[in-house]
Amino acid sequence: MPELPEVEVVRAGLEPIVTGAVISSVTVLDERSLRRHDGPSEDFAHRLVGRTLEVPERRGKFMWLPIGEGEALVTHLGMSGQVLLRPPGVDDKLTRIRLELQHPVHGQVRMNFVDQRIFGSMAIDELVAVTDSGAGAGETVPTAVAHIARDPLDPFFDERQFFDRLARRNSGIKRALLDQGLISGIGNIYADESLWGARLHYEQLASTITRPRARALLAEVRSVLLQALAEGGTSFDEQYKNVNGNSGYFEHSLKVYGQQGKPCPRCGRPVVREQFMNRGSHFCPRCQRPPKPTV
DNA sequence: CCGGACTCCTGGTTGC
DNA sequence: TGCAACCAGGAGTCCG
Repeated sequence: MPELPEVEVVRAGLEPIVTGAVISSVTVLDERSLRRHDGPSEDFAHRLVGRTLEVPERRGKFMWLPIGEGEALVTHLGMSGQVLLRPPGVDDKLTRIRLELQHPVHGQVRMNFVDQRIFGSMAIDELVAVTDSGAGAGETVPTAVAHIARDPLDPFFDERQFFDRLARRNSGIKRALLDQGLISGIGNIYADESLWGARLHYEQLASTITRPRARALLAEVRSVLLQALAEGGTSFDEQYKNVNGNSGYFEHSLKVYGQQGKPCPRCGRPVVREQFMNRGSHFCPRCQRPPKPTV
């Protein structure tokens, strides 16, 4: 569910409230949310209590809060995860993990990790040095994030490498956009929105896209992500909220995602939804022509 | 290398 | 109103 804009809204919302806060207690209400933590819930809680949270960071859809000593609390929201900041004592339905924080300025704060489907997770992970060409001195990511490519809003995103890899990829462009090892942060919504913007069909072979069109696609990706970010993310049900429990507004700006049957905002043809990769793909059959079948 | 199938899950919504 | 089927913003792994 939450893609780059939603995760960034959460990260940015956490930053002023949790940075510098000390973890005073940890309650694991559902161990399944620790699936990616290497150890039992007691270990998770023990290692967090007393630690001070540093500035939250993000790459793609992964977010982490460094806790000193080369470690970080890594959070992935999966399909339905939320991180909610509440006054002490306030509960949220479907809370799986609860952290009580003590902040020097904000006082007591409760952080509820809420996740309906439990595809999301929290884990303590080690930070390792980033080794790609853009890496600045001392830049680190959790080991669980090391295989994730930089996202297109990262100032060190390597465009040339991205285009070169696209040119060599013999798979459909949507599959490529969803590959977090190639470009991170894009999920089903923003893939469909970006492809519509670039007038590309989701099955167009990545390697057949010319460099100028690939550039235009990347520009669309960035434009869509930035607009969504500015509008607080996409919320079409209760499954996405910012840290205060409020919804984003990008739902109203969606051109094709979830718009099947409605007119394409560009040409008026009804938007089509097809099954692809076990999920919906939305596109305009006139603006986004499918590739010619290879004989 | 590539694509498809399958896994992890719950609960709100839809339809009979 | 009841209840089952359906649906969902992710991602890892395995198999052919």
